[in-house]
Amino acid sequence: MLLFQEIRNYILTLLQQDEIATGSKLPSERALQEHFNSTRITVREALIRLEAEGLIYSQKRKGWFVTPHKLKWHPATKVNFYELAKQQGFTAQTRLVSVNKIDNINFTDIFSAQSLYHLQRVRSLDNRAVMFEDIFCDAQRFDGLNKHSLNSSITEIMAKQYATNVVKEQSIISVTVLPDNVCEMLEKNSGTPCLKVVRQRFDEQQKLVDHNIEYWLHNAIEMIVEGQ
Amino acid sequence: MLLFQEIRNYILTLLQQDEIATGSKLPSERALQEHFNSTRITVREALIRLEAEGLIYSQKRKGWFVTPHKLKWHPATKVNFYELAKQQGFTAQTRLVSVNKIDNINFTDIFSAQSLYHLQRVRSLDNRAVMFEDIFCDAQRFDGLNKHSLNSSITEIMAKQYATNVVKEQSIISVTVLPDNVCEMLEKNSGTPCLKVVRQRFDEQQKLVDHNIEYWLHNAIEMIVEGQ
DNA sequence: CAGTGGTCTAGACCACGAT
DNA sequence: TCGTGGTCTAGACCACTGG
Repeated sequence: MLLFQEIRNYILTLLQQDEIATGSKLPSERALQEHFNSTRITVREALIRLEAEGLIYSQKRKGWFVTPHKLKWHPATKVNFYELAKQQGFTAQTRLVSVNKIDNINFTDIFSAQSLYHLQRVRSLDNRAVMFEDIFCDAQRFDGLNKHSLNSSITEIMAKQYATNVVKEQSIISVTVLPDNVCEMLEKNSGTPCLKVVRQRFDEQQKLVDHNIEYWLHNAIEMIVEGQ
Repeated sequence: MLLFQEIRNYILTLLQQDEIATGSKLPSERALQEHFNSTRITVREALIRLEAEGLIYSQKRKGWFVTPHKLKWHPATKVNFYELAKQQGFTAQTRLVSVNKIDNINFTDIFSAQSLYHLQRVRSLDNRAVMFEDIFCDAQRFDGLNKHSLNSSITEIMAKQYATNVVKEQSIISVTVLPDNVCEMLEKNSGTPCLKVVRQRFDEQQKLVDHNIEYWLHNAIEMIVEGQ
């Protein structure tokens, strides 16, 4: 058995024997190195592997921690993030990072709008930042959106304040790593794997309501898709 | 800028300038090391990063290659793998690895069956193995399944030979790494990231038809989910 | 057989976090 | 200030691939 695999298995038994509670810190890299009479490179090999498996995660320069349960998420249904989190025993938070009005240059092919609102938000579960999103929508159509409280459901604001109902959506889901600016927001190391979701939502007239890009930590989420 | 980031960017420009065709080999690690007057560890840091981003992939002891286009896949619709691949310009293959009749011990909670068929298959796009799947179904219900050609659509065989139609399905999708036995099948290194899909399909009587576990190379697939 | 990738050692320096 | 994680050097051995 390879050395880094042995170290991986050793840490795994620590997790399984509940010697390290969910969310708490692993022994330091140098402590593990000493325990196995090895080097930090090899220890990190094992840690990075466990991170890829989704069992542990690192927080920039703070250490390695045990991954909490994953949020089960249904991308194809109109679910409220808070509702969903609550049902599964999490406390959810949303933090608005920025709101800007921008010229529509990037999405001219899909938005006919002249200018767009661009929101950035971070979502957390039990105070752990797990998702970053960019939201784009027509600034004329949703004029004054920036005056509403954007820390909760945008869908609700669009429905109640702008009589806009989403009736259809399409999500494109892929696996990649967090862009560096997102890493900073989520306090993650550059290179952290993630699930990228590009979602477009449409109203009754088949008109594009918003265009969102979500980056989910890969070990914080599990998607459930029902078909037929 | 960090050294491994510079190496990453350098390789990226090679890809973007089409100096390396899709599917072909990158310069060797030692060549890159020399080019940057660095060490293999640092070069591998850059390569592993690009792999996590989905832009390149490694084949065990053969080298690093440029990732082809991703297959766009709709997990919530009854699509035929071959059809889908063909539409997108790929040639698809399916290889049956094994068929076994086993006692139902692992799935007693979901299958009422005494014994199960267990199939293992590998699916490829343009001769690149991109997916491994375990399929479980009731051995009494599909008695003699092993006598059919299992290199094509199981759904079709169930419909035509056993009058069984799938009307509902649920998929649970998560990001993890390939189990080691799957790595061997797909000729990948241990630790390769993947998309894991656990799918259950049901007939008109809401009875479970089959239970599948699919492992997709994360850089070979992009999922599209439509909602509402 | 030469060259490659996979694994590993034994150090080092720095920026940042905790205290 | 001390310990931590993030990055990096300069080697090494082995198993395997491809010619």
